[in-house]
Amino acid sequence: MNKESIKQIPHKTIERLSQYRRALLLVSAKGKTHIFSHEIAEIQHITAVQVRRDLMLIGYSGDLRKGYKIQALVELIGQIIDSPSGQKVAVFGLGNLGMALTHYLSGRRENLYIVAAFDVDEHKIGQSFEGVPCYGMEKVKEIVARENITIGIITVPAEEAKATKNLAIEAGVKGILNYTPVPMEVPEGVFLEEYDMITSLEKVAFYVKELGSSDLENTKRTASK
Amino acid sequence: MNKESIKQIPHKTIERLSQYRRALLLVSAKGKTHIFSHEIAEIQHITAVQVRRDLMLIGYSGDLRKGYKIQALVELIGQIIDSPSGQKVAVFGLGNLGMALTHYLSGRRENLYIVAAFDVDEHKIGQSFEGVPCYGMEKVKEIVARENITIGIITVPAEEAKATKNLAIEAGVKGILNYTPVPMEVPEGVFLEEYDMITSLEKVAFYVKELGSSDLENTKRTASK
DNA sequence: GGGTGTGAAGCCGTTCACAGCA
DNA sequence: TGCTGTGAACGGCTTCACACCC
Repeated sequence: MNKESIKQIPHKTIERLSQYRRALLLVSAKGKTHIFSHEIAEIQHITAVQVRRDLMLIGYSGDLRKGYKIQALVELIGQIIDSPSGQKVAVFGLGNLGMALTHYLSGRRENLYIVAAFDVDEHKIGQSFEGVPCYGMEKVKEIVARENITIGIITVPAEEAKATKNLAIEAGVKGILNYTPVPMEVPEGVFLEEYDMITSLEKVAFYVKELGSSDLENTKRTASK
Repeated sequence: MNKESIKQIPHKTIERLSQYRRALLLVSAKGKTHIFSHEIAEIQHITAVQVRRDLMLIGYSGDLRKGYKIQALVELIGQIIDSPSGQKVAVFGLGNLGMALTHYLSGRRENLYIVAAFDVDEHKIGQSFEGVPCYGMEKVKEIVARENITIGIITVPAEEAKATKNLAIEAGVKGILNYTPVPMEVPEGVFLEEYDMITSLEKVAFYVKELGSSDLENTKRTASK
């Protein structure tokens, strides 16, 4: 599992590794030390082959008798997806969604720290939420640089989306998680991940309609992409 | 564009149609009546071929001179993805995320109506948020049936995820949007869409790390999937 | 027998390349 | 010339099928 081969890991596998790890930590907490591919598969509602494929890609070998060693696997996944020193995250836009994310993510992930939030609301600026201080937008450059923030989660209103993204990137952010319905573009060297809740909801609505009007088999989609 | 051919439309295309429609409504509001595939592509940051493919799949033909007629295209997309009489949605779990979604979605989409929220918090039950009444969990069956709710958005804590999903489906919900980190399984005839924010964030973190340690070109991923 | 590991095949969605048209 | 529409090639991911091993 050298530098080069890590880069070859498909996006989808990276996503599943993140999920495997959390699942493994849960079963590990119950005292289990080993696990079979089909057990992981069952938890994730995917196939055992898929699990073995993913583990093959990260170069982990299981034991034929007992399956995979949970502890070692968790550590290996960590070596692949975590940064050794962790990464800092800022939330841009402390509306309901920004607040939800702050609440949901802060203090939970070992290696990802939400260290700042930015908003335009005078009532929020200067306050702390879940231990995360909120600053005005004019402080972005200063705080991002000082804290060495590498990831920005954007939850501002659509009208502000593009400007906020530009501000974040100019300040030095290298990864953008865009929860705005506005499609973005980023310069080379910056990673962009987008998720649009309205699209998801409309998609569910579409398939509910279609399922209702026929005997089309059920389908499962997991997103994150 | 008959019944059967609609079902063949790929998931990804359905997602993009939802996005095209919103983009088209925006440019339409500016007085534009026609649009070229490359213009749509530019807004969405995708390729013009992709746009034409999607429109080909829904059987819409443009004009070689002027491109696509915006009004007609919006209507066609509506015919495909909307239910004629609309669909009703309930939010399960009125925490920050549930509140954000309620706020974000209520009254916005023409054909999707958030008509109820469910929570266990005594302080929220009986209240209305954004005009959406909040009920206790024991009312799920009654309200879903009475209001004919077909879609459930699940934002409860992980521990409650599975039970809430089962409750919703037993009550008659036909589509689940799962924002819980717990992978779900649904019976045939129910559509499931899942999105896990932690996975997305860890994925961004991973690629930021990788980009930082090399000259790997930037990548764009859009999710909903 | 019941696991793992993996080449090969299959599937799905995107992109290429180009024909056709005003 | 500049656009649309589309067969064909391509690429990425998943699944099949099976070798191998305790």
